[in-house]
Amino acid sequence: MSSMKRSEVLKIIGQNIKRIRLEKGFTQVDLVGKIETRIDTTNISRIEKGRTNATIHTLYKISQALEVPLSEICDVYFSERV
Amino acid sequence: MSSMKRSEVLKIIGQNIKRIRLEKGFTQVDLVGKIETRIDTTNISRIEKGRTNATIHTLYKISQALEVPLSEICDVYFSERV
DNA sequence: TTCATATTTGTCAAATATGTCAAGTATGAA
DNA sequence: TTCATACTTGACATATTTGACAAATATGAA
Repeated sequence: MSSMKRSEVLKIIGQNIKRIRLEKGFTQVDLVGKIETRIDTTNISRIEKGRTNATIHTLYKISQALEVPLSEICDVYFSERV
Repeated sequence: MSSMKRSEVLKIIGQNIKRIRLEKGFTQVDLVGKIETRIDTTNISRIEKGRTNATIHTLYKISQALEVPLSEICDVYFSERV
């Protein structure tokens, strides 16, 4: 199990979120609307682009809006073994 | 899929880390020694106790030291359905 | 008890995540 | 083309994580 750089981890997390979001047919605005506590498209965009090292609670809120387990967003296991 | 409070999410993440760490027979000091980039027992303790909302990269580093997938640490799915 | 090890907690400074707003870019429809 | 929608990016202020260190608190062994 080799370690990835921070930027690689963030990029994969972001790709996971964007992929799931598009699969479900949601826009970023849709997500914001589904999340109880505050979050906005600026932050979602930054996370999807891997520009920010999100906190686990922010990712949890996104996972709730996407209706998937948090662990699915955090799946970087196989990617890191490539 | 009901939402959990921030404090609940953090608590479960912390419990996951501590449980895996003890299962593997590691001390917090062991973890620090296994992580390439800097981290210390102060932060690990705070995360295990659910006192801090860790960033995903910090959790990734911990998962590497624990030799488990990041998604295993982030497994709050079943917990939240209780 | 003493001693060693492990963990927790407090404080501090530095770095950075987040929310907000504005502006810019991209895409497609009419 | 214009227009609407969606996304990105920059700047800023605020809040919080993180790393560092010290001190306090377990915990168990001898």
